[in-house]
Amino acid sequence: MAATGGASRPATAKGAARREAIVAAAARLVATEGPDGTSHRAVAAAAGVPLAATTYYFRSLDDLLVAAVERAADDELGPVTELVAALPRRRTSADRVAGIVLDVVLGPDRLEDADLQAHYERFLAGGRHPALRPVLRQTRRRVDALLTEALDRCGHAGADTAQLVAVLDGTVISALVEGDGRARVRARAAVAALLESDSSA
Amino acid sequence: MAATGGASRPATAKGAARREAIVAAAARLVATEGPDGTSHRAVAAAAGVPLAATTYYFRSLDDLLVAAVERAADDELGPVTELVAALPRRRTSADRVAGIVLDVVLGPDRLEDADLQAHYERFLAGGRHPALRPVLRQTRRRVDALLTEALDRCGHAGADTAQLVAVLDGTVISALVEGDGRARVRARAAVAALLESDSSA
DNA sequence: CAGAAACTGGTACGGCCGTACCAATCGAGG
DNA sequence: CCTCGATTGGTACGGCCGTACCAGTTTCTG
Repeated sequence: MAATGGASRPATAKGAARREAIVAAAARLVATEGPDGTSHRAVAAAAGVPLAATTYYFRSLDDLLVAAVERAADDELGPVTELVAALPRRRTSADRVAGIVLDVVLGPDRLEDADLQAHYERFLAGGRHPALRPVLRQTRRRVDALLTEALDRCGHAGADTAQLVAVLDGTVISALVEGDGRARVRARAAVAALLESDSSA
Repeated sequence: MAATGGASRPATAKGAARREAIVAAAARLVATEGPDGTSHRAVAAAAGVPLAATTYYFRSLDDLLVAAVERAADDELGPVTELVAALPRRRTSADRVAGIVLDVVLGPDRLEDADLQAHYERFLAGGRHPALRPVLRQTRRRVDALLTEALDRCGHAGADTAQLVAVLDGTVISALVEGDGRARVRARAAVAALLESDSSA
């Protein structure tokens, strides 16, 4: 067994690469299909490895899921970090800032309702898979820090990021029920409205 | 077959009672376990009927799920309607109003994180089960109307109910990730804060 | 009192699931 | 080279799932 002590860390370069491929495929699945669609067999098929490889490198599906969510967060936060770092330091209109807030919290590429659906299923999954909670919490904090930095650069320092994120999340979830594909648009409007009412206060 | 034309309406009193029992059990399951935990077998066991009864009265699991979500909404909105109707018509402090908002939107009895988890899984389920969307939309609208009425009675007429609900939903979802059982408390604080900033504007 | 329709309940099929098992293969250290 | 641990991949088990089937029973109707 490669797994000394119970975990499953690869001991060879090839093994590491394979584990890598599995995690990457799982992260892709989590991001597109949600955690419920992320099964051993689905991951194995997506990664192009036999079923047994997924149980060889991860003690359980929960372990695999944790690695996948961790990876999905990294995959998404990398570009966002660059995006924030590239933000010019100048006062920006509420409407434009709203777009930036969406890019930071949701990622710039999550445009379709289906993508947003998977995004929020991931959060809710914390309830059924407690092992996911630490990484979800951590991700939340990283996003919050990024958002604070972004708002600071746009001349909105001191904004209540928790409230901003809450309005965004809540609006998306309501919009997903409508099912008209306008979730992101609605969320942007809601964030812009909140930003404007804040700056007028 | 009882189902003339394809649907499955009972033709006898006993049949109606049985269908009733199934819907009631399914609604209970949806409210406590979430839609994913609501299977034919789980419902049959909870209702104390054989498995086949669930497929006899409902063409598919989706049909059963729709009936269950509809029923769950009715079960919850009834008490809330009475609660709102009993609200005295007088200006009320933001903090107290926040508690009322939570009672209306979440229901007065959904106190534990697990209950809230199931509540939001129900909304997200609309994405995977499009048949649920109409009833979810309808429920959303009923809650919004109730909330408008409640706020009016408390001297907060004209409040942005959509924004209020969004902050509430978003806060609960973030809090569920924390997993410390304080979701409802946090949401109440967030709603109170928003109400206060609104009235000061 | 038939006969038909509604209902009952046990059973089964095919599918996907997580996980376990194990013989075969590979690759580096002796 | 040879050995041994790492890795591979095919297979299987038991479980839950949605759904279908059907012989038997009840209940309504003419």
